[in-house]
Amino acid sequence: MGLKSADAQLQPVEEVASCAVCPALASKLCGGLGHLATFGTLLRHSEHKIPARRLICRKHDRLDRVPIVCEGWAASAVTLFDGRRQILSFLLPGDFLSAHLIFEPEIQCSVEAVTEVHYRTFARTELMALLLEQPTLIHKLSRAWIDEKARADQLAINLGRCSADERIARLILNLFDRLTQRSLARGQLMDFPLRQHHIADATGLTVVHVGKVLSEFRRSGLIKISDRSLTIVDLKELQRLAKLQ
Amino acid sequence: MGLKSADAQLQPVEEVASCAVCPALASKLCGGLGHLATFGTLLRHSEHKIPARRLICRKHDRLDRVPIVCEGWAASAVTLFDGRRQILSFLLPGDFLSAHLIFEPEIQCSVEAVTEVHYRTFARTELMALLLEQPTLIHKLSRAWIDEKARADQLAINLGRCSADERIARLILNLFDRLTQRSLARGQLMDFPLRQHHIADATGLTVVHVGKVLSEFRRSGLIKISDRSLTIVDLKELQRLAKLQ
DNA sequence: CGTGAGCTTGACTTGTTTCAACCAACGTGG
DNA sequence: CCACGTTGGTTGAAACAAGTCAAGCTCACG
Repeated sequence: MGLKSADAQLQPVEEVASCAVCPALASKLCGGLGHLATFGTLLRHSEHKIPARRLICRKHDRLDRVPIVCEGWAASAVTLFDGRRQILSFLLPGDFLSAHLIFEPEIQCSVEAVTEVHYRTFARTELMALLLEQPTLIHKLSRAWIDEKARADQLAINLGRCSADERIARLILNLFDRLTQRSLARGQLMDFPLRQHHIADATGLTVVHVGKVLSEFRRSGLIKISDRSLTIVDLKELQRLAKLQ
Repeated sequence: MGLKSADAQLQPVEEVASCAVCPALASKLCGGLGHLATFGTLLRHSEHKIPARRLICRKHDRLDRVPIVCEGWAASAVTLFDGRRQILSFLLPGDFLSAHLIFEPEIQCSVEAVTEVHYRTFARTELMALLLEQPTLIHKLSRAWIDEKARADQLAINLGRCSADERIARLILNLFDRLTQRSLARGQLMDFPLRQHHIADATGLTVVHVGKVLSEFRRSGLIKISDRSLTIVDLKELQRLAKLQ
C-alpha cells in the first residue's frame, strides 16, 4: 500500500511520498464509511496532495483510477459557456470524487480544491475485480452512489423551491450533518473554509446577496463565523428557518 | 414471462393480463436501450397499468421489484411539508422508475403518472442473480444510473443559474432529445402531455409565470402547442435561447 | 508599497411572484 | 337535458425578493 504511481490522467497532481494524516483519518472513518477502510486494506492505492483553489480534474477528462477524498474540502461544479457556475456538491473527507467513476472513466463535472486536499486513488480494474470476488461489496458501493444521488435531489429542491435564507440555512445544516456523521465537527463548531462565492455558486445566488443573508444570520444570533470556522449558535432556529420537516 | 404477481408493495396498481403495446415498444427500444430488451428475454416480469394523475409509488415505500416504464409519461417529485413541490425528473418509456432500485428497496421520492402509464417490474433478487452471472451487464446498468445522475446535475444548473425563459426552453429541448433518441418524436413534433403545473414544478417557477413564458414562446413563433402535442417551429432560436453551448 | 481577492453596505433596477378576475372544457349527477 | 364543480389556461396590476452597480474597506502576498 501507499505505492506511488504516475497517474498520468490527473494532470495537476503533485505526489507525496506518504500522507501522514491519512491513516489516522482512515481509521476514524472506519465506522461511518466501511468501504473506505476495506479498500485501504485490500487494495493498493496512491496518495495525492493538491493545493487550495486548484482544479483536481476537468470535465470530460478520462480517469482510470477512482479517487476518494481523505482530507480537506473540494467542490464539484459545472460552468456554462458564458461563465455562470453551479456547484453541485461539496466533497468532504470520505467522499468519492464521484461515485460513477467506479464504473466509467469519463468525468462528468470538474472538481476543484476548496482547501488543500489530500486524496487516494484506486485502480478501477482492481476495484472491479474485487467487486466480482466479493459481491456484498456492491451494496456498500451502491450506498455511496445512492447518497450522492440523494444529495443531488436535495439540491434541486433547494434551488427550485427555497428562498435565499432557506437555501443558505440548509447548506450550512447539510454540511454540519455530514461533518458530524464523520466526527469532524466539535459540538456546534465546524471548519468552514468556504468563501462567499462558493456559497453563492452552491445556492444559485449572487455573492452580494449571500453576504447580506450571512450578515443577517450573524446579526440575529443564528451563527458565528470567524477564522474559517462556523459555530451554530441557535440550532433550533436555524432548523426552523431551513424548514427541515 | 408476462407472469402476474401480487406486488403487494405497489398499493394503487391495477394489473392487466397483458400489455398489448409493450412487446412492440420493447423491440423498438432494443437499439437505444439494450438492457431493457435483455431483461425482457432473460427475466420474468409482471406488467402494470396505472391511470393518469395517480401515484405510482410513495416516498419511503419499500419495493422488492424494479420497475421500468414501457409507455406513457411519469414524474418523480419531492414535496416539502408545506406543499411546495419539485419535480426531479420526467420518466419516459425505457426509463427505470429510479435506477437505485436495482440495489436498494427504499424509494427516495414519489412517482406519479402524468399520462396513463404502462410499466413492467422485475424481481430484484432475480436481477441481482443475473448480474453476478453476467458481469458485463453491470456496465449497461451503470449507464442508466449515470444518465440519471447527469440529468440531476443538469437540473441543478437549470434551477440555480438559468432565467425562466432558459429553464423552459431547456426543458422542452431536453424532452425532445430524449424522445428523439427513443424514436418517439416525429420530426419536430412530439407528444407533450404536460400541464403548466408540471412545467412549473419542474422548473421551480409559478404556474402563472410558466403560462406567460409559453405564450411569449408561441407569440414569437418558437413553438406550437395543441392537443397535447408540441411542435418545435424554430429549433435554432430555441437552442440559442436555451444557451446550450 | 501596490495589487488583488474577499467582504460589507447602500441605492436602484428587474424578473418573478402574488393576487385577482375571467373563460373554456369536461365530467357528473340530478 | 341542464346545473355544477373541477381542472386548466389567460391576462393585468401591484408587491417583493434578489440582482446589479458602485464605492470603500481589510488583509495577505509578492
